[in-house]
Amino acid sequence: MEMNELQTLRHSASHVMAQAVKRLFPDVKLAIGPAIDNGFYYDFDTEHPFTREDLDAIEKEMKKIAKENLKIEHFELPRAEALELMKDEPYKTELINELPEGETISFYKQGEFVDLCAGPHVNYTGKIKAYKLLSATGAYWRGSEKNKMLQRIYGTAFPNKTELEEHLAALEEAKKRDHNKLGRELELFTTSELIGQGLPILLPKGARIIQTLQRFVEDEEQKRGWQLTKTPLMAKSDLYKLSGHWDHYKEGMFVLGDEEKDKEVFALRPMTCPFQYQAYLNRGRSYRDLPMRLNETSTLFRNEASGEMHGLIRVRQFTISEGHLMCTPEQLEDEFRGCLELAIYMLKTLGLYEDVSYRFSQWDPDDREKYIGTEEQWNEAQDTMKRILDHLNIPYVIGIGEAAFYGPKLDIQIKNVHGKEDTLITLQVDQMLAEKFGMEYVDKDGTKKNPYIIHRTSIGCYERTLALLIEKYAGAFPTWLAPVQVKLLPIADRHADYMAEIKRKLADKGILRTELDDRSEKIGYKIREAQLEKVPYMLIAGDKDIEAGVVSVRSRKDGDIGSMTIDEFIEKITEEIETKAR
RNA sequence: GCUGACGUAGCUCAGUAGGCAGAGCACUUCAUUGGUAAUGAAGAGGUCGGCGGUUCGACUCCGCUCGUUAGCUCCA
Repeated sequence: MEMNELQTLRHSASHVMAQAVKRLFPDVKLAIGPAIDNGFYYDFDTEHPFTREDLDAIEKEMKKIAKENLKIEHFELPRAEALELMKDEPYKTELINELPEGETISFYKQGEFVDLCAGPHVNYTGKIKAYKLLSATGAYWRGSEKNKMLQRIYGTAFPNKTELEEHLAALEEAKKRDHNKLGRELELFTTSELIGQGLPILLPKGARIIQTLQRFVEDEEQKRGWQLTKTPLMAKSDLYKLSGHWDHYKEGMFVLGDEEKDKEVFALRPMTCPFQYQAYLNRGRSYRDLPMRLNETSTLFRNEASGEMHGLIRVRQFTISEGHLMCTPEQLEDEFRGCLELAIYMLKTLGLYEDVSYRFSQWDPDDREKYIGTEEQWNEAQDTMKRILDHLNIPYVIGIGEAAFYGPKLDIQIKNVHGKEDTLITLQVDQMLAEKFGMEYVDKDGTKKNPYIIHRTSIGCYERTLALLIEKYAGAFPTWLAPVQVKLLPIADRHADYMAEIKRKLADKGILRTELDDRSEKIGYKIREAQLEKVPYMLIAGDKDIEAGVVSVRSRKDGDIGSMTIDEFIEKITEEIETKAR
């Protein structure tokens, strides 16, 4: 089925649902009900929050409506008649009043149910056969928290039962890959009510993965001419007042102290930019110093609203591969390309490259308080960035209102296992903060100029990246990333010494992430546990192996792959680690 | 922050006309020394998220609070 046919089907399903809701709960007022990526929803204004039992009842009523096989008819009305028809529907009335003069006002009708709607729709309600109502949640009218919260019902629909079943099965399958579930099961992280919301505790295995990533990133950045800084995690409010954070980002910051009482108020840093600018400002700079590339493995603190936190994906404290690059206008495009190439190299190495999309995040000129700078500055910054992106042939979508308060961004977006999109990596061209901070360089002709600044991450924030990797690999990490790469399993107690020796040999060759399971358990039991822990390799040895001077190798992926000498195994796994094979 | 749902042993979950808290796995001990996904037995483990209220009596009902979660809003 064509995508737009499916959209039509789902849109009609949302009407059938609304009709069912109206039959069961005649007092509800209708808001809007579009088709979305994987289904549809409809927003209702009612004092009654829908329960799962309500959804089941609504599904049953939908079945009746489908059985009645009502004809779905289109008609149009002049404004006055349209308003009369919808006089009991305040949200529809609001929508009609906003349609431009002279616009035809379009309706769809099925049986007793009439809805203001541009369509299109399927021709009979009988076409709505395979559907499922998934959840009921709150949602603000027109997406603004200033407006009333409505009750939204999400559902999905397909042309036939088989496709619906497949989709529902895929949703179940996705739950198993959820990083929040797997990450806790595999003991990568945990949380504590005493520590607080959005403050995950990385356990040894999770910390090991992040350490591996961090070493990889810092080494690669060094190779590409980046210089490491280590700047403070907090600063006086003065710094943030100058940067604009105090006026535009204050509710996102943890402020230490009381402005009324204390002489000095500090805040934990939500971004590294103003700190690294102080490094630039250490002395006078010349064009000969540029480009200056400063990177930092940077722990940040953001006071996210309490409802926003989610596993490792949205947290209040996180560590990001952040960096700022100061350069001349002539260098800007090459340097931007360099930053992007680094990010892409990281994504490809991690195996996430196929899963990302690009968003050119621009300001919203109708929401001026959110941003620093003038309209001219914004237009110039966005034009510069657009020129670069177009020149590099980056296939982006535009996100209005998604810019940072100080400038436009190229966001590299990724969807988690539930289809929810987040920013993994961001690159920004900034023309405003250099001026604010008095950052200058002396050009060839002796005049002082503000550098361009590129803000960028190369792998994004480690916690979020780890979350996406857990979901990508369902916890079965490539060997180079695996927190435990080899598990050593002696068959009986008397084989443990031999295994301990093997462990030392591995360590001598730099294979340090190994574990010896010398419990007095049967081999099948140890294998089962190692397999459930998703360890890439198990080395097994008993009398036969010791006599032959070998180990039996079992791979997580292929099972028993026979025996080899330890040197042969070291060669095999070392190559796998060095090439970062997936 | 807003609207819902949820919170019982380390984990996954049972436990409603308010009346002494349960299972499996994990853990500890003992026996078993076993060759590619679970050896057997015994034991220990819980202020039923926290605080208040109603009640002779609260895991159970009510309020507040903390946390998790589906979304909205916000965002790396």
